[in-house]
Amino acid sequence: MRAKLACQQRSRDPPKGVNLNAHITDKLEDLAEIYDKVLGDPYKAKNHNLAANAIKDLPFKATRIEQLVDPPVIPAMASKRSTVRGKINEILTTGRLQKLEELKRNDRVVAVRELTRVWGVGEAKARHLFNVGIKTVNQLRARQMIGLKYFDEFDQRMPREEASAIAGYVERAARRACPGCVAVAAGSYRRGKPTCGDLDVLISPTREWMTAESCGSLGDGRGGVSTFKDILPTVLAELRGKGVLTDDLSVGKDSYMGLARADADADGGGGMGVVPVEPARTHRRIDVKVYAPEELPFALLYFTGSGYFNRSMRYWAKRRFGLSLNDKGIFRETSNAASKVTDAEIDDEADVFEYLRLKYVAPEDRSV
DNA sequence: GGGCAGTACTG
DNA sequence: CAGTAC
DNA sequence: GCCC
Repeated sequence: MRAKLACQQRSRDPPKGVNLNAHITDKLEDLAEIYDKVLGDPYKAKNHNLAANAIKDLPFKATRIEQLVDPPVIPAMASKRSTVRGKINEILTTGRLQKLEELKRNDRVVAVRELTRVWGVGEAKARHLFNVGIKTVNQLRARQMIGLKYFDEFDQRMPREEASAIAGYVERAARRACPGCVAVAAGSYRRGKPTCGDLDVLISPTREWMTAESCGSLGDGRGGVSTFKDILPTVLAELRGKGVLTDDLSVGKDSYMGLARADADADGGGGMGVVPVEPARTHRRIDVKVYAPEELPFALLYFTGSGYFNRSMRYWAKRRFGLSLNDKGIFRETSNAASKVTDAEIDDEADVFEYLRLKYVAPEDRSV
């Protein structure tokens, strides 16, 4: 009964001829690859490949589905309900495969497919890369080169004065883009640490600005951008122009990660006299994020940390109230934006503590 | 509806 | 343990 | 996606 086992067969005689049916098999293989590497369905992929491989070996060019089913190239093809057979039929009759074309039009599919070609990058990692804005191998390469280029600089912490200087640039750019907005440095800086590993700057317009934004120009009519989504790009453009931002790691709709350097003319502290020595400051990791005013208290809490402090607070919220806390608000269900809790008036961090029946803890005391 | 090969390495 | 490669 |  082992006679039919593939491991008991000799490979076919014509070891391999030319594939006369590339018009069919190319599409099937493309689809299989997408099923496997993008959609996480290796068995579906396997079956498409099975059909493709069988068809490749045919000694003639197929033009009608009958040629493939009367003695079926693979057993499944004998069935009228075989979906692979349906797909092949579509290719034969229309010359196209809609399902495939549709998938190939999808951004995520294209990106994940390209990224998984890198050794060590599988479906999960590729999906993650896509989620952080890395869609091509070149973007991945660029990021890694930045990681290596600044390897030594990245594990130096910056004095808080330097963090303050960089944050000052961001704040001035933000104020120009969005008059009246707040721009605060969170993270360990806000916790009052003497040195910081990186810098998180949160930008948030005022409620007034949010309602006035649709009017296009406000106040004196200069400066200011027209809509919320223009804030981040405008701020980034100015910071790049000033040479404050030197490299981008990821640039999203309202979240930026990159490298910043306090301006060279601010002098590295060499003192007076000679010292024309290149004062170029160390490159620092910086994140800039834009939040709507009602989200700011949550974002501040989240990005001020510490990580441990956050986890303990979220743990309490969940255990005591069954609530989920993130950088945008309090939710009844994790990762369900629609379940946002709106009954409380949360204007600042203290309100969040109060809502959760916790005593307020000042930023300087959150380095637990 | 569950199985579809099994193992080794990495972090 | 999840993810990846083979 | 196919097979039991």
